[in-house]
Amino acid sequence: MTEITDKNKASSRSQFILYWGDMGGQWGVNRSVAQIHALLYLSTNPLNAEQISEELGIARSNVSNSLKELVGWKLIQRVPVAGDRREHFVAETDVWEMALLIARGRKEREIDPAIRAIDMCVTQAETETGLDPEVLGRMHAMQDFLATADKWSGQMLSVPKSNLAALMKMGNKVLTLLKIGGRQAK
Amino acid sequence: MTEITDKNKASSRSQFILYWGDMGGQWGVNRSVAQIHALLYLSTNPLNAEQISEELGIARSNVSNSLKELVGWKLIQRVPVAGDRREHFVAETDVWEMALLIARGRKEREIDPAIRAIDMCVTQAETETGLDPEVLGRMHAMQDFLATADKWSGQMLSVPKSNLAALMKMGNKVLTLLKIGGRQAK
DNA sequence: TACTAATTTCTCTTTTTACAGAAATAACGA
DNA sequence: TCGTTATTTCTGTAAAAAGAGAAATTAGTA
Repeated sequence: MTEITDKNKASSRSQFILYWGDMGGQWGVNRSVAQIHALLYLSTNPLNAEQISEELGIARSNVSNSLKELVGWKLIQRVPVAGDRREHFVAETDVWEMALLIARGRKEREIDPAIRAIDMCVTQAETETGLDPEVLGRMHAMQDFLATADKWSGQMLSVPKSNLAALMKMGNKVLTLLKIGGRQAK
Repeated sequence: MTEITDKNKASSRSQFILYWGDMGGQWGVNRSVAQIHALLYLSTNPLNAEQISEELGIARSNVSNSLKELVGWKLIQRVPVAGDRREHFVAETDVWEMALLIARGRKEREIDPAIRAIDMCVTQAETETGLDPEVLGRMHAMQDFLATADKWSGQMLSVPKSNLAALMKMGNKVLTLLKIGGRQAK
């Protein structure tokens, strides 16, 4: 709890939490989850569920479920606090690590099921009589693409984060360096 | 409309539409939108709103709104059909182009607003007295990361799709080629 | 083993989103 | 200009999701 700043004016800290929570909606996680994550990200010490519940004004049960979800994403961790038997939590604070965790979660939730679904379709389509070859071709194109994207993302996500950071900071220079052409860095 | 396959058994085509629609939920677009997209993706000829409405059994108005959203993503296009004044639509069928369009849309909807929000927070935080320097540091770290990700994605999205495809098919070989180290292709 | 504190699960309410049908508007042809 | 057909906007309803509070379970302590 900050002491110096006046309580009436919204602090940048609470602004951050508010914005982050709002953003969560766009990102596919609910507001509570995103807000709790933001709060923990900006906390320099571990917090327990009740502190979170009070600070954000959301129900204790809701906090419990949201914490579970965040632990599932590995964006936060349980930590023991000496002389306190309640569970405390801290957030991953390395932004690159965070990005990797989110990307992994999204791959599991978005790409992997899509691949399973399309594989089933294509399997059936291949046994089907009277199916327009063009339609089968399009299904295959989608299947190939998803397989490529899956393999690529799997590889990228197993790369140490420092290397990924280096790669991203290079930007499209990689293309010219690799001589796979395209326009110059704009 | 296919003639040979029996109508009772679910065709792979309708399976595909069903799965795709379901997936849409995970992806942040609603089921109708995703189903219409799937239908058009598998169509070899342009379809009008009423045909879509009938085939998928969703309300005409719903189709109208969904088509508008898909046009907004540029995943489908209006095309004129000779001798028919109704609007007809075709989908982008190049899967790489599709991926680029979706990535662009997501960047606009997810990254760009996040950047605007965090910039506002950091601006305020810098003028704020009594803010823990560590907290300010974390906000800055997030801001930096988002800026880097934004710049990188902007560059990648302006690269011709054939180059992107080449890059992805290389996978993590790029890292060793660029001598930015890390483990070998696993 | 009983008591207390912490956490999770369950159920109900509120809010949001998706969707259908009706009404209104716009586009085109006679 | 009028009539017809296509399209969009509006409004109400149904379904889904989020969230709060109570109840139940679990874990730790005396």
